[in-house]
Parts: sequence; structure tokens; C-alpha cells
Amino acid sequence: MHGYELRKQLATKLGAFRAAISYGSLYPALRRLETSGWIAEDVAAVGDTDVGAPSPLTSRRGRVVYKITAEGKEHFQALLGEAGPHTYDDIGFGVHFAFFARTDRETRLRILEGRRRTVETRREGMRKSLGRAAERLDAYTLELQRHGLEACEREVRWLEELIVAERSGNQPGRAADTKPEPGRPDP
Amino acid sequence: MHGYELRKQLATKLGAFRAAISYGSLYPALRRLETSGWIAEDVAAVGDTDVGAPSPLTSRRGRVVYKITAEGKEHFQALLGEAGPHTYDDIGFGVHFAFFARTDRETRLRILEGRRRTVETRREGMRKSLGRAAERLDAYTLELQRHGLEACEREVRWLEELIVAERSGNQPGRAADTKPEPGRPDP
DNA sequence: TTCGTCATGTAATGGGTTACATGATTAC
DNA sequence: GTAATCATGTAACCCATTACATGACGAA
Repeated sequence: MHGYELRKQLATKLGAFRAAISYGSLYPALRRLETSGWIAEDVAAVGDTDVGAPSPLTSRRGRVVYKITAEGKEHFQALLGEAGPHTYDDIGFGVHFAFFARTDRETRLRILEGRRRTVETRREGMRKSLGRAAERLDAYTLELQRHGLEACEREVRWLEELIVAERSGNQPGRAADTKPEPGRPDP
Repeated sequence: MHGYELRKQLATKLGAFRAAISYGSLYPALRRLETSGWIAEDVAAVGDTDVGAPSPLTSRRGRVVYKITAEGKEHFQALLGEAGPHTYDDIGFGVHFAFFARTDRETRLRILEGRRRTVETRREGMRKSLGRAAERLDAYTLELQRHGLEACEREVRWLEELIVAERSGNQPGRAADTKPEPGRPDP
């Protein structure tokens, strides 16, 4: 894919979470990825043979189309499997979870449980803080804390469900007893 | 308050949301606030007369104690009342809400309704995206979207409750019919 | 006296945004 | 032909983090 198109895709896919990435951030990032050897310019793509590819397929210009390299794929898998401290924070966990279909069950369970621990710790901190400060704080601050605590509690329950499903060999979803994951190809 | 103490307070109060602020960020920020005239060094505080103040009160060193200035208070009120686009995003709204006790009802309603519009828009985007992409996406991505959508729906309901309470002259909280807000002093 | 905590700062680095600059192509 | 969109990039700026450096004070 080329930069401009990538930005559009990201904008629609992450539009609910964040503003579109700026060009001043995108192009340097692509250069860094290329320098690291994780992506490379796809010379074949200039000839315009991508049938069924996303967005306008006719007529081109000096667009720079990139392809992930073998080392890139390896690095990507390593990133998905790694367990640093920021693997379990809000953003890190979201990214890992979004690629769970490309991860093995062991890794998925490790990450889900790590995330659960993280959120449980946060939850306990909020409970203590709420109990300790209930008298001294105004109604709005209190309400904000309550709302945050509720969100933590709900996420823990959600993670619990996912962990149970994962252990019983099921994909997530409403149905609890379906066949053990046929291995869908990535779109 | 002085920088070191401020960092500690922030760490306990925001500990659930983010890591502690770094010194390399804190002290330059204080300098910026001072340069802008919003805070000033509190010369009286060096003499150590702050009885009942937080944390160790005996023995001092070259600590720099700051005080908010009149212009600082004014600026702060202006910030609380302003309605930019980032007033309604996750962080901006959280900050404004945390200081609702220092805001008048009109402003509170304006911000709550703006936030509701923002979250509703996000919710609609996610609904469309879920309906559109349900077939092409793997179970995990789908589950993530569902979870995000649910969070949006819940926040809208929460905001709705707050707006109703606000319109009927009540503070937030479990009880729906209490006296119309006695005006609690800030802690 | 030495270790831990209090307390303030600077320098290097990283990376994101805004604003700007350029040019090709498409639709009217 | 001209406006909008596609497409890539650079420079200035802002600000956060990390790592480092300093020094006072209290307790063991």
C-alpha cells in the first residue's frame, strides 16, 4: 500500500478512536520502517496490476507502494508475542487484541490474563481511593470515580469471559459452544 | 505547593489513569506557568507556617512553593468555560468534568450535551462499521468493536442521566431527589 | 558515615502536529 | 482552465520521557 491510501484506511478503521495521522508523522514513519528493513518499495505495484484492490485502481503517478518484507513479518510476529509492561496498558492491549487472530492461543491467554491483572490492580486502587476520599470530594469528582470504577469492573468481567472461552477452545462471540475455530484467513 | 509535592499528589490522584509525570516535564511546565503569570513563587510559604498542610511540615530546604495568581484563577475559569473541539474528546471532557464543582450549571449542561453528541457520533460510526464489516472481520476484531460499541452506549446513557439530574437541579449521585446543591467548598 | 528520601533541575532524544511547498491527475 | 483531489514530502515547533547531575536532610 502507499502512504496516502494507508492514511485513509487508518482514518476509517481508527476513526472512532483517534484523529487521522498527520503526513508529517506518516512519511517519516514509513521511512523508518524501510530503513529498518521491515517494509520495502514494491516495484511490481507501479505497473498497476492490483485487481480488486481497495480504492481507485486506474491511472497512477509517482506513488510509492510498500510491501512488508520477510523480516518485517518476523518482527511483527515478535511484537505480537512480546510481553513488556506496556503490553497490558490501554493502548498496548488494544493493539495486541486487534491482532489476536494472528496469535496462538497460549499467547492470547497470557495477554488476556496480564491485562486482567492490570485492570484488577487499577480497580483496587480506585476502590480504595473511593472509600478513602468519599467524604472530602465533591459530587462530580465522586461520580467520575464511580464511573471509572464501573468501567474497570465491566472490563474484568469481559476479560473473564474471553479467558473462559479461550480455555474451552472457543472463539469469542455470543454463542458459547461452537466448533473450535476453523482458522479464517485474514482479510 | 512545590513541584515535588505536586507530583506526588498527581501520582496518587491520577495513578489509576496514567503513570507519574516526569520531572523533565513537570519543572519546565511550572516555569511556563510562571512565565505566563498564572502562578508565582509564594515567598511567605518558605517560613513554614502551613499548619495542617499535606505531608511533612517540619524542616525545609530550597523548595520553590508556588501560588496561583489572580490572572491564573481567571485563566483557569476561562479554560473551564471554553468550548473548543477538544473539550469533548476523552481527555478534555474528563478534565472539564473533574472541575464541574467550580463551573456553573449552564456550562455543565453545554459540556455534557456536547460530549453526548460526540459519543453518539462515535457510536453511530461504530454501528455502521460493525454492520458493514461483520462478514469480513475475524472474531476478535469483531469482539473488540462490539465491546467498544457497548462502552459508547453505556456512556451515552450515563450522560443522559447526568443531564436529567442537571436540568432538575440535582447533583449527580444515586439519590434522585435531594436538595438543590448547597454549594460545597472545594477541598 | 552512609543510605534513603526530599527536592530541583538540565541535556539528549524521540516523535507528533502544524503549516508549508510541490506537482500530477480528474471532473466540471 | 480551473478547482478539487491525489500524493509526497520538509521545516519549525512543541512537549514528553529518559538519564543524568546536584545537593540537603534525617535516620541507622
